[in-house]
Order: sequence, then structure tokens, then C-alpha cells
Amino acid sequence: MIIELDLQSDTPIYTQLMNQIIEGIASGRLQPGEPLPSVRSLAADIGINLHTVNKAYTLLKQEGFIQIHRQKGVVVQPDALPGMTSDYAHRRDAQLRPIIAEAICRGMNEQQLLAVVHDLYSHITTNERKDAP
Amino acid sequence: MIIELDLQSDTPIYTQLMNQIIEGIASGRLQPGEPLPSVRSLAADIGINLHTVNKAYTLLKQEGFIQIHRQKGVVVQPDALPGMTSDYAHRRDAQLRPIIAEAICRGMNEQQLLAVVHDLYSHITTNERKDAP
Amino acid sequence: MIIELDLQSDTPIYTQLMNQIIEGIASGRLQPGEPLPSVRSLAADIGINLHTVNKAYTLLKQEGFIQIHRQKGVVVQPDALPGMTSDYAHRRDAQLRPIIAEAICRGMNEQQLLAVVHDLYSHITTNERKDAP
Amino acid sequence: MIIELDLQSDTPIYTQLMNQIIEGIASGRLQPGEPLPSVRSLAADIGINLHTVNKAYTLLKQEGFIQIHRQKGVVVQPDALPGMTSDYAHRRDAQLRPIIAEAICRGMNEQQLLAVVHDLYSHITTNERKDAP
DNA sequence: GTGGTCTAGACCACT
DNA sequence: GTGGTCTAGACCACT
Repeated sequence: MIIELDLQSDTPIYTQLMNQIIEGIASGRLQPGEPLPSVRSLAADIGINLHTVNKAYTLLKQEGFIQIHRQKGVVVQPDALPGMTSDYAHRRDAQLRPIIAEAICRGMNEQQLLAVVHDLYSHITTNERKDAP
Repeated sequence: MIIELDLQSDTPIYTQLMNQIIEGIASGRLQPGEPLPSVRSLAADIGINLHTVNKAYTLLKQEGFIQIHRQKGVVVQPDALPGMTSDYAHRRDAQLRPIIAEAICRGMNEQQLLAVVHDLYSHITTNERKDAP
Repeated sequence: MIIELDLQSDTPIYTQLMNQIIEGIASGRLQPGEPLPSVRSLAADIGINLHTVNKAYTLLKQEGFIQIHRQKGVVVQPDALPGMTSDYAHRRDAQLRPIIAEAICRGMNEQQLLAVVHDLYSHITTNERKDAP
Repeated sequence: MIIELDLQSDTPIYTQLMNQIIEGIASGRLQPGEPLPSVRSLAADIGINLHTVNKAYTLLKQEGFIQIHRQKGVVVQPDALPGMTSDYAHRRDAQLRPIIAEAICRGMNEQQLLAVVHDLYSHITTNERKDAP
């Protein structure tokens, strides 16, 4: 899987890395049980600090998206993925809320906003590369 | 308008403040041309530092949501609000993308996700208090 | 003479007022010896504070662009205008310098910059309204 | 690069700092991709507060003259510099206009004014020290 | 070590 | 009284 980072972004690198892996899982490009590169090799591949990869992996493990085995290495969660806890629902709404509010201010009506969400949803699930649409 | 901040949150206070004001505008609770409290009085009201309010106001001004008149104070943008630039569209998509990806991982299908967006959209535009839903 | 102020600009109103009057003189729309409105009437006309007009007039007088007579009121300097002191030359260069530096950074070559200055010079001296070009 | 500030000037320190850096880029003394001192070290070097440097850097970043990498520090924009947007052209003209008007009032003809601009342009691009001319 | 955020407190320009 | 600027000092996230 190709990881694309923007080192100038003000989104922390470990967050970008987490997002890329989560999107990989969402799209099916990363299958349950599929091995991920080791902390060391991934850090070397994309030219970032070991600690940064480690932080991303640790958080992904905490949230249940991956498993880290001392010997076998890192794999995409082979069992049930996290699911829709109410904690998650609150966090999701808190993230969406300001985005939707800004969209309204900028003149998007509900149809337009739903269309954008639909497009992104389709785009992710149809397994295309990030830069495709 | 009631401002609700979570000082424990890892979202910076000035960002929360910006979001609250943007949502106020989106909901119609803040009308174009309506005066906002001065930097000092708002800071005193919500018990934070004047500079933090100033930063939020300055950024909102830069993005075109409010106007700052040197001595008259601050008002909600009375002229055209920012609008849908392509810069904005990219930023919006970049914000939505990881949220949607995580929703997919957690088993939300498209209908459920659109329903969540619909609810939040309606909720904001029907001018309810934040804690209502 | 029509005064155009931008109350939202971060240029102080008194400075804008000074600039408008200086440009009026430069263009010939304001002739030497020509009377200017009183502080009171100008403030009323353009809807700003007395003190603001007063400050602009006082500074213009200090710099020699106008005369203020207790009885006769305010007139455009009927005698020699300020002239090119070395103080002025330094101030002018200090003002131009950062503008030129930014123009260079943004890719303007010398011809383009000189053309812009030429256009503005012609524009002012041909006595057109501000929004003409 | 040597930074020269006038703490007595009524031009804010952060503006002077921005101007010096922009002129450094214009002159070629600061090359694309070249690192700039950290907020803290520059503040210490020139004896001003860290926040003042931070403000200058943040604004330069917003205008696209520099990049700020979270931990690696600050570099001169290695990619394309801002360029000539119409926003910029308007701002530039608005800055030049009162300067030109005053020059006219003080008796400069167009040749003289163009000569001054030419001299400053050459002076900046020939990479001389500020106090040279 | 780097920038980001926040506080507390001060003085100033503008109106 | 308003926002703008500056200082001093602190803690934090990130790498």
C-alpha cells in the first residue's frame, strides 16, 4: 500500500499515517489479517522517525484497527473491527459538526453536502487510489 | 449567544470558539451585521485570556466570517460570506475523508452515514441549542 | 471633492483622509488656495468623528499641504508645497522598498513594475476618478 | 542574514521583520529551501520576544513566503513563490497610490519617480547590504 | 529542540 | 472603550 504524507501539513504525521491505514482498511485494500510493514521498515520506507510510526501503530492498536504481535509483527485486525460504540458516535458527531456548520455558512444546501459525502463514500469503497476522482 | 467550551479538550480553545461562532452563523442565531462581544468582554465572560479570543476573531476575520472595526468592535460579516472556493472544497474533503473512512471501518453503511449528516444538518439549521439532539 | 473611505480597512481613517486630500492636490482637483470643508462639516458629511478629521487636518498642516486659519477656515496650501527634503526622500524610499521587494518575490520584473508606477502616475495626474482605470 | 530593526519606528516589529525577510528573498540572499533561524534563536539574537518573531513567521507562512515544519523548523519557500494574484495587484496599487500622490505634490515628475523605483529595484536585486546606496 | 497554545499584564493608536 | 502590539513566562505535542 502506498502511503502519502504531507510533511508540511499541520496535521501531525502520526495522524496522517493512521488515517491512511484506516482508509486502506475501509477501502478493502488492506484485508483483515493482512500483515503491515514493521515499524522499522515503514519508517525507513517513508523516511520518518521510528517513534512516529510507533505512535501511529500503538494508537491504531488501542482503537482496535490492528494487532501487534511481538513475533509475527503487525497485522490488520483479523477479528471484529471496533464497531459503533456511543463514544465513537459522539466523537464522530463532534468532528462532523463544525465541518457541516462551515459548509452551511459557505452556502451549501443539504443536497450538495450529502452529494459530497456520497461521492467520498463511494470513492473510498470502490478502492481507487487517493488522487483518482 | 451562549458559548460552550471544553477546556479539557485537545481542540484548542480558539478553535472551539471559532467553531461555535461559525455554527452560530450557520444556524441563524448570529445574523449578518450583528455585533459580537468585544475581545475583552468575551474573554472575561468565558473566563479565558484576551489573546485567545483575539486569535479566534483574527482567524475568523481572515476567513471572512466576521469584520473587525478598529474602534467599533466586531460584527458578523454583513456582506457576502466566504463562499465555495476550490481551496475550501479541498480542505472540506480532506477533513471529511478520514471521518468517512473510520465510519466505514466501524460498519456504517452509506445510508446510515447520510442519515447522520442529515440529522446534524437539520439540527444546526433548525436553530436548536447545542445539547438538544 | 468626493472622499472615499473604507471603514473596514486597517489603514486608520485619518490616514485615508490625508491620502485622499493629498491625491486630490496631486491630481489638480484641489487647487492651491482652494477652501476645504470645515472640520465639523466634513466630519458630518462622511459620518466620522470630529477628532478624526481634526487629526488629519492637523497633520496635513504640519506637513505643509494645507493652511488652517482661525477665521477663514481651511485652504489648500496657496504658497509653495512641501518639496523634496532629504527627510522626505528617506521616508519615501523606506515606504517603497518593501513594496518593491514583494513585487520582485512575486515575479515582477523591472519593466512590469515601472509600468505599474507609470500607470498610477498618469492615472492620478490625468485627474480621473479613483475607480476609473 | 543580518536583520536590522528600528525599535523606535512606528512600523510594528513583526512587520519590519517580515519586510527584511521578504527583501532577503527578493535579493537572493535567502535562497529557496534555505533554513531560517528558529523562532527562539532569532528572538534571542535580535533581542525581541519569541511571540513577535512567531507572528512574523506565521504571516509569512500564510502569504506563502516560507514554510514552517513542525519540528524541523522554518525554511524559505522551496516551491513556487506566491505569484501575482489580482488580490496582490490591488493591494500593491493601494500601497503605491498614496506614495506616488505625495511624490507628485512634492514636485517629482514621472522620470524622477521612475528613476527612484529603478534605483531601489536594482539595489535590492544586486544583493547589496541595506545601507549601501 | 521545535513550533503551538495559553496566560497575565502592559502600553499604545484610534475614535 | 476598542483592537493592536509587545513582553515574560509556562506547558505541551511532535519528532
